[in-house]
Amino acid sequence: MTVSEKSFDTASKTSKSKSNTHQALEILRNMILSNELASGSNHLEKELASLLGMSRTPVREATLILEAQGLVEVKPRHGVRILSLSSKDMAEIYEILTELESLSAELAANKDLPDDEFLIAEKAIRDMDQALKNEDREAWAEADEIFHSELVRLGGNKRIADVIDKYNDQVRRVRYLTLNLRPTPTQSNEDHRNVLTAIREGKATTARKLHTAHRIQAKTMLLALLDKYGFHNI
Amino acid sequence: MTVSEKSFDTASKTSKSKSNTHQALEILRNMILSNELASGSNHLEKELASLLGMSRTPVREATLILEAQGLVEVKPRHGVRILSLSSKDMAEIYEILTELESLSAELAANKDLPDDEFLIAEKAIRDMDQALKNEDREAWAEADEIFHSELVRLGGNKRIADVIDKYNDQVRRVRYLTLNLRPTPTQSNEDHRNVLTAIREGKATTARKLHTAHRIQAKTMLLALLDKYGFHNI
DNA sequence: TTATAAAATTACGTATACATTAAAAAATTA
DNA sequence: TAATTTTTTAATGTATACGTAATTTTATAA
Repeated sequence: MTVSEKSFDTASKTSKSKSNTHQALEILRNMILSNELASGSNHLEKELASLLGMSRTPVREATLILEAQGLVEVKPRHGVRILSLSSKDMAEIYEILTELESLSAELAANKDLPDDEFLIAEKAIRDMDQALKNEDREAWAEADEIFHSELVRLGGNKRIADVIDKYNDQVRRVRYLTLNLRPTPTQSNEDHRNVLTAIREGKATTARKLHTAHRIQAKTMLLALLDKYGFHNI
Repeated sequence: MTVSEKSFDTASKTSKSKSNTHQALEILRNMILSNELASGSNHLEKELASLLGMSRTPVREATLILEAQGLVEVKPRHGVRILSLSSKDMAEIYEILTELESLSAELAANKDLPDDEFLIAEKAIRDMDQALKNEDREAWAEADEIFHSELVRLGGNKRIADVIDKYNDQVRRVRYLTLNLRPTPTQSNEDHRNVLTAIREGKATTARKLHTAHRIQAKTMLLALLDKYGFHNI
């Protein structure tokens, strides 16, 4: 590794230099999630290759992986299409997230976990409180995501985490867009606290029901917002 | 297209000629599900390329997609490893299948579906009865799979179907292996009938609970079999 | 022999060449 | 003009070449 490569590598992210394919995957994924590559837009392989400064081969491989992950659709001669989501798509995804997170809450409650397993979730709750006080919605959203992913981690099923990560990727854009349109998430903080308490107390059914209610509420709110602001494909 | 190519194409499957990448994907997937490519085995790109009669490029693309689908792991310089499953993996997967199929049963029950929507599921139930009489377990398994996928279809959430298809692919091998080791699935047929009745009558909670119980029973039985016969990685 | 170092091998990652064929543009005809 | 055909363009799918680096083999030293 040359010095310049090394410094670039350090500057970027991890210390191990990944293949161009995996770099392309990571960069494109980030550009999609941040809407730098707008949903609904099409991009030819050549365009992406020159954007990323590499040949078509690794770009092509990255787009095939992104397609398998549900973020794009590869349409020969029309380029790679960044997938957009309808309200129906959102509803489908939220149905899955609700179900698998709620199951995770139940599983976690049945485990009699030691106190130190809850540290991150508790911090996330505190951060959400603080973020509400500061009226900092980005900080709130970040802590909210940490709380939800902790819930899944505590459930202990890695594949549930995989599925949820995949669908969270697909809706992150939408969630971000509505972050400042939605009402203050005061109730959410209360909900989270109650779910975590139920888990700590081993009340599996309660934990599950509380979390399901929490998620259904979030879904209803989001779909109403999309409708209200006329976002039909996002 | 030459005459020989055309006849090969006709003989093979669909009439539209797919790309080599997608052919490779389909063939490799089938070879994995049927255990022709044994779980745990490793295969170099070159080997697969000559097996499939194409260059490394489309084979490589296919393996990257298979990796994203969770069937293989690409390990540079060690080849593509066909993933095997531990009991823990099986338990994780069954947890997801149980949850999402049960949710589908609930959703279907809430839909007040017309009678003709149940034709395929009903036929599957009859076929399972017949297969039991004939002591034909392969026929039973086929009808069983149709019933389960119908349940998900009736629920109406396409993404649930995607997730379930993905994990069914991963456990199909195991299910097939234990097909003739398990007790006669008499109770299963009864369970299916009850779930379908509950759905038709709009009893969502009942449908859900019945199906969950059915699935948990199947999971317990399968894990016990794996343990009894010493299948720790399959 | 066992451990280490040097050399050889080879699988992979990537760029590139090129045939194919869909799409677009131009030309022709009605 | 509108419809059809022909020509051109260019995006893709695939094979191949080749540098790189991991692995294996061989050689050397302890």
